[in-house]
Amino acid sequence: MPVARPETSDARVIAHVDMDCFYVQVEQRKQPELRGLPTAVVQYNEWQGGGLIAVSYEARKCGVKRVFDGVFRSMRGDEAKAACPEIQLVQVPVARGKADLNLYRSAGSEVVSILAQSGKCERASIDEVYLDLTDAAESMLADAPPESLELMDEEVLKSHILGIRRKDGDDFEESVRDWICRKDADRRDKLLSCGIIIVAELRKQVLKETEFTCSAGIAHNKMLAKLASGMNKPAQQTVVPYAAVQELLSSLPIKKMKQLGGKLGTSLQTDLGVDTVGDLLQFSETKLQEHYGINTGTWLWNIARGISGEEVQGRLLPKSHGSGKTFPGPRALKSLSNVQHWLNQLSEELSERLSSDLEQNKRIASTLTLHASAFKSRDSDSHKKFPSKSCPLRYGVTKIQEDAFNLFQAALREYMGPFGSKPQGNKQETWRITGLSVSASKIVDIPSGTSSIMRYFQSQSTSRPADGCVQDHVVTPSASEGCSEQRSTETQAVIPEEDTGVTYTLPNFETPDKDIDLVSEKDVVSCPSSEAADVPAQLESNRSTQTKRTGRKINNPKEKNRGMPSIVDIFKNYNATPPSKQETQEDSTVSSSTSKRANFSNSSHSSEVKQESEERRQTDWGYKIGEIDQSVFDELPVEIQRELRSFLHPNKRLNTNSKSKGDGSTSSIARYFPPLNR
DNA sequence: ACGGCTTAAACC
DNA sequence: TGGTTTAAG
Repeated sequence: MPVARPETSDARVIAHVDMDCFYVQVEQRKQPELRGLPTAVVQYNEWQGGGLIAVSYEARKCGVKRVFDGVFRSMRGDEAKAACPEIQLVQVPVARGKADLNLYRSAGSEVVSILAQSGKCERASIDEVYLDLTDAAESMLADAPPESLELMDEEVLKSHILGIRRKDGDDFEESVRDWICRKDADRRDKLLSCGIIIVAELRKQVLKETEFTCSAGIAHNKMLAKLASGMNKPAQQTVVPYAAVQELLSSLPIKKMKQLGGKLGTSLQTDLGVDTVGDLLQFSETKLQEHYGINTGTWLWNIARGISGEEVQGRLLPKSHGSGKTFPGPRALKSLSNVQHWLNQLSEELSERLSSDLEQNKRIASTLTLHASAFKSRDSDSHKKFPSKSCPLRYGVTKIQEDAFNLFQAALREYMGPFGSKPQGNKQETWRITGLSVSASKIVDIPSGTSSIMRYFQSQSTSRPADGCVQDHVVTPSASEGCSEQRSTETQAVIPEEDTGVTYTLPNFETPDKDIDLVSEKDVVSCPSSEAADVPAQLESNRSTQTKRTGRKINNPKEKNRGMPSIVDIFKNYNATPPSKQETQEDSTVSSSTSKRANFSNSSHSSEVKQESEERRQTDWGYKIGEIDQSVFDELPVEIQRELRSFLHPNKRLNTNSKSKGDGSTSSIARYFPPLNR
């Protein structure tokens, strides 16, 4: 799984910043009276006080923990109360019947936008960030080296430096100061010293602007920085000088290393008798490769020596969005309509997050994926995997809901096998759904200056289904009556939280004729607004009962799974085009890319910095208009067709003028762009 | 048949 | 590719 990468050139300065019990801090900021009290965040309070997902350090002192007996089990709220009667339990917000993490996501974004200022920044998780501070450290070393410092910040002096030994009589901060100011230090150590100062400053800034404390690790690579950030928590920072690496790793339990906390780490223990990272040193690179393959073998050999060339990726935004829920034990879903109800909820949340992403970050997702977990109750092979399915993503809540449900049904048929749709004589369905999730991936930036394109997608996500557009073809009338799928978001769910034994008088998918109904009469031929692929058609392509499609988009029935080309594909290509060295681009392209920069920098409400976009090359799309399938263009509103054309052929831009060059962000076309929301 | 819910990434 | 698997917070 891990991949070995050669150690990069010179000594880098890498920091890993980790928020302290983040969810708790977010809740304490919202409710300041909770500050300083033992606090935990729980979700699903109804059963045994809910499961703990974050625990404050005060509560940890009372013995409230996430892990229990070394086994992977979290404490329940009730157990936490027992261990620490004073503990304050805060519930995770709930929306649409599921946990809603948006509060924590946006709090995480606040932190990222602060940390991204000083160097290359990678959002590693909702509450963790890697920073490459090499440039900043080198600058500091050149301009204002630590040895010249008169005053040293308190936060700097509280740093932990691995491997320094304090002389007798000295206090700790004194030895830290000495180490940082050491004149005869290694260049690597001097760079780390600069890193210490920079990170201390950043952490102070984070605290000031967000009220959140964090811990940090500073080292020469990501692996060591990550290791260090966890060594002194909360609200402290730890440095790993080069000279301290060996000793640190020699006694470190192998499972503490990132990537080795799972099966690979267990295999190292049981198969090779390796308990500490130091134990790994005895194995030759080839020996490790024999056991774990070329890549993993080399990777293991390297990390045993503290070598890791993994770079900090300049990525401030998530690469995918997902919304999921589990239905454990008796709550497993038994009916199609109940599944549809939950898919509708999940799709709603996903769509909402996609809209925010579009608005705040000008990004479009292009793939929708459905995951589910299931078991079969009566059948013997009850542990077959429920397959995942994906399709091109169409913007708009109801479209996502439809597509998700269709993906589910396709997967279900595969899961159940050929007899799935007609259980002989058995009225009871044999499947149970224990988990559902929908996710959106392959997210690409919208190219600069295409404000009308953005508005197009925005309108797609808000437009209601038109009359001529068959939206509800999937469920038979009686089914939609009985199930609680909501087309109007305000309608409250009819389906109870738990799938109690209540039987719905719904035609199930096992009913043969209805089943055919489910898939035959759909299709988007009459839906002009959808420029993305006819997803359901693709999914049905392996059905024997498949009926003829009439949409002109399906040109070649033979090519069964060839997705429709869509505008997102073009964006994808644009985003993937490698930088070109040529500087021969036309002025209009240059102007468009500068306009992009202006565009993003003044989108004040966006907390994320578009770092990647800044670095994107100023070249064209590497796409000729003739290479784009004509149908892509035909699907689009004519205004967008024109705008795209002007992108692909900047020279032939009809309305190129000084004005659009100057204010940049809106193309001339966008100005008389009509409302798309019919 | 799981702590729930998310994200990332490698592999085939 | 898409789909599966592993890992982590």
